[in-house]
Amino acid sequence: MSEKKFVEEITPMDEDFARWYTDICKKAELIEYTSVKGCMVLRPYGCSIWENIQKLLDARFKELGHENVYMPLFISESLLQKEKDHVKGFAPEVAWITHGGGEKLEEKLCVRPTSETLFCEHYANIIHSYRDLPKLYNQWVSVVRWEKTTRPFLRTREFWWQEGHTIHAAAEEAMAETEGMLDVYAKFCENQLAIPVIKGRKTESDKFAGAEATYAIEALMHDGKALQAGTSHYFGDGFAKAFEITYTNKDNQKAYPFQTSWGVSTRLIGGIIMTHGDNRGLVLPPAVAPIQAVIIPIAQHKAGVLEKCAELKEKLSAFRVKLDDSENSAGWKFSEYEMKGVPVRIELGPRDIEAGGCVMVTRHDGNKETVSLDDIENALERKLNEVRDGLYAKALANREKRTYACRSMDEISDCLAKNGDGFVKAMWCGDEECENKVKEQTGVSSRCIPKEQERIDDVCVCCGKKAEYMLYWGKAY
RNA sequence: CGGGGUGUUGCGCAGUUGGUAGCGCGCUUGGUUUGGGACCAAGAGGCCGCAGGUUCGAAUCCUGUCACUCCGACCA
Repeated sequence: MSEKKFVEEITPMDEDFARWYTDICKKAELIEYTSVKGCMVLRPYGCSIWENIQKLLDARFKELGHENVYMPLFISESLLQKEKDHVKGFAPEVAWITHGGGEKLEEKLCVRPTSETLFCEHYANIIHSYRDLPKLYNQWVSVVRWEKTTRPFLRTREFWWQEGHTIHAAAEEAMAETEGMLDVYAKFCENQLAIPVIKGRKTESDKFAGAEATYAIEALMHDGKALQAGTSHYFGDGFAKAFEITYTNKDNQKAYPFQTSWGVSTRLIGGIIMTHGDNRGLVLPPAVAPIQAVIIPIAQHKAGVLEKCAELKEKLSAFRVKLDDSENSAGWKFSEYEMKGVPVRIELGPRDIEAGGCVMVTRHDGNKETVSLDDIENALERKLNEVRDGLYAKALANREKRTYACRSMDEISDCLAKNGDGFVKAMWCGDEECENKVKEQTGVSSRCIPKEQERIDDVCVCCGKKAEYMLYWGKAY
């Protein structure tokens, strides 16, 4: 009984992981392609996952004092160019508007690839006194980056995200914001999405264009490749100086404020797919699943079955529950909702009604349990928690199995060749040249300098000089 | 951006030496079914990715172009 038998449309993941991934995106009705490269339609099921992510994060941001705003879609060329590192980083992948209403524009406009410049322009206008600080802003929008290679969710030319932009009087306060928001992301990934992440700082060569420091959370996918799941940047007062954002401090002196920005995107959905999915399809963490439990009537035309199912649905109104009373066979429905990753399936037929119970099946492990209808709410709550914990444990086990500590370049290459892709923990001297050499010779690039450091060795894995940091390395999406 | 592969009905595909398009699934209608993708019957659905060209005639040959996909390079 191979799994393939159940869902013939999905390529098995060990046969071709990339194809498995796109199969899931299409078959689970998350997205559809359009006639413009790299631009996808987020279909209702995929959109609903994103909305659930938004709801949870937005509430958390607001608890922490952030306010939402909307910045424009366009940035004038001169504004984009004000901070030189920033423009250097983004110019190559920017889409330009050259015409409007059939006439050539005097100054071309870029479609925002990120909105630091827009926030800076605005902050310069509204911040005058230390009393105006801090400003804790966020926006939920889409941005455009003209990528050459595109993949649904992981790298699209237009993608949806949130970008938080904050501005503070004190450097320490801005740094605390940067680290605090990274923590918000990490907890969200682990607790709600059941994706274990590594928190760390990016190396100099890998940090955000214009940032003083970039922090990121890195997750390991089922195939052993790393996915950057969220970032948080500390800008110091660099942007403030470039954009002339100044205020008068308590001592009646002109001062430059300190800034941060942080974001997560629809890429998180790609992370969910590649962390939890299996050969039967998608597996969704309950916190963001559009349907947390699906009720499937058995022999639904027999007297009383549909009525009992509707009653059950009513009883479970605290959860996102769907009753599928379509004419498809029960077996078809089982496969359909497995493919769509619904965490819990509830079967209810004449036999169950007679016994006063129903059958609950958890998607991630296929476990079946007969549950009394009297206690159904608690049972579902318990099951959903089980799914979250089970998913997290499975993902963590995969990451641990695929994390290797290495002391030499040869050991890295051998280890990856023998065990497959994964995270490599290795020491580094801090020199960019060594970072590049490791990538050239072993194929893994630096992912981050983890907050929790370990001493694998005393010397750099590349040059043999004194080691400064332990780095996580990996092949990245 | 370089190299390989693919575009034919909603999906998966076939289509020979150029002669005007077919199969399976799905869809619609009616009936029987329903504890792991049910069955019977009758239907509907296609400018063959797009634009040129060759030809009496092009899904098929030629040129260009767009999209998807894989491998690199680039990149949050």
